[in-house]
Amino acid sequence: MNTKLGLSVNHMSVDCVVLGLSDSTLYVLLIKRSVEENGETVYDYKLPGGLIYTDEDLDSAASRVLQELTGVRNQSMMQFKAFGSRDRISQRDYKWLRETLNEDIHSLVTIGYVAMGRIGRKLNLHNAGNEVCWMPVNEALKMNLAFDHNVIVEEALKAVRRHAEADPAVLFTLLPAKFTALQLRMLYEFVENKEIDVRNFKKKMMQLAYVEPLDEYEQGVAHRAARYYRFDRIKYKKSRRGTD
Amino acid sequence: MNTKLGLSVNHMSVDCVVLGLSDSTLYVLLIKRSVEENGETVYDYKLPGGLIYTDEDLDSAASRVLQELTGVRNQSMMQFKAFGSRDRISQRDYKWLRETLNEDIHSLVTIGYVAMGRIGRKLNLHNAGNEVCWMPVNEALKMNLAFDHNVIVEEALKAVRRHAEADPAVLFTLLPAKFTALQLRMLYEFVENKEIDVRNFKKKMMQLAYVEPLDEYEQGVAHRAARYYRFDRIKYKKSRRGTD
DNA sequence: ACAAAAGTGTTAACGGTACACCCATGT
DNA sequence: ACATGGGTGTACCGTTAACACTTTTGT
Repeated sequence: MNTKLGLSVNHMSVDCVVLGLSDSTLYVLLIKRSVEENGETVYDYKLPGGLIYTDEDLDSAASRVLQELTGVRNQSMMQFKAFGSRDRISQRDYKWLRETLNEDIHSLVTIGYVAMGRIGRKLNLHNAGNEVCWMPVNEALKMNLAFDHNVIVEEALKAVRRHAEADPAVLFTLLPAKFTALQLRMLYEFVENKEIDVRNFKKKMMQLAYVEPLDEYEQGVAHRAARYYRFDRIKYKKSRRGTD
Repeated sequence: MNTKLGLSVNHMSVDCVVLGLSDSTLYVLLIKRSVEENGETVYDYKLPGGLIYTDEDLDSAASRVLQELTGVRNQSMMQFKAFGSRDRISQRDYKWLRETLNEDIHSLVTIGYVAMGRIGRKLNLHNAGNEVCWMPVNEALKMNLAFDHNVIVEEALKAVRRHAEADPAVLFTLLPAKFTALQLRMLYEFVENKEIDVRNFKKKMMQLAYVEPLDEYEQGVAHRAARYYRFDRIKYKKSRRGTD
């Protein structure tokens, strides 16, 4: 065990990648950040994240931070990766940390958490002068997000893909309680990153006992109304005894 | 962003789960730890791990720690999960930390790394009074390892299983350069956690261009000699263009 | 000769994929 | 009537799973 004392103290944070689906595009929850630079105020975006307290569970820290920043409560989240490259903090980020925390941070390791949300839910859209917003994931990845948050979002998507293959239940947490076959298919297309044939998809979906067709249909749409389905969590769990 | 200053400083460590295969059982690299308790010296085992320096890459820290403790160099490792439950440190662990580091540690978040090794390689079997040894994973999991290292080993195994499904190359790093069909099958049986039919396995293996039969056979065995195969990394990479 | 493990093919079931037309509804 | 998206079945193919006997070698 190395004993260079004092060298091993780090600041740690959690960052939350909250995903939501709307109109078959995937959104991520971001916070607008303002930074003074060369006398001008410029804006960019960051993931909701914050420092971890000493003696705080990682998982609790993630829920707490998300709730403080966005108002989202009781969101179940999954830890997916730690990020600790030395170059993950730019000059702009250092400056922002100093101003926000009144403290000099030398090193900041962050633990990434990912969550699936429903876009409909209420958010505290303004928090401590910061603006909380949903942004399509594709757009977000084209911008320069704060810190290494581009990398974090990309890794989060990979983690969701991996995880959804093994345990599709996570996907249903993105959907409203009643959803159409189209919505579900779009989700699967995103996860598998390819187009899925409508009929084959229907066939597979129908043999999943836990996707239950309802006797309700869309209303007021300019075409044949689509049927609604619901996710039966009980049947899902039964169908997975002995997995893992 | 929460601003309770000073609360957010944590100690951070890495722990390395190094796996090795021998005689078709899987081993894990452990360090014997001695603790004074009620006037007696008792022993238990821990994973090779150590504190991370400020400003050190997580990945570099993992390699450094492993090398310092076991002499294993240039081992490629994969980060798989962070562990930060409050109860991961027992009284015995607190005491051991104090004695080993001459420092009071209140909270210690660790980042888990997993690596596949070959059991044959040389180890510094004695390091700073600690004994380094290979222990069958099953045995290790039956003991009470230090900290939450039982959990960490279990999660490492899960990570390897997940990862090997997507990218079987990791499995070959466990095997010697020349291996028999039996050895490879045992590995797959471990990963898939079930028995695999010999003939079906052979068939599948033969259609993997990157598993190359050699014209060498076992010698001096008390039965028909098994053929050796080798893993062709070049062909493997070719076969995976466009994956991920 | 016998014990121990290696090596080797065929068949049946299943799951995945490809593919095209009619239906319901609002404008 | 027309535009828009919803809903449905069949045939082929490749993959997986089940299954048993002969060969080689050392003792």
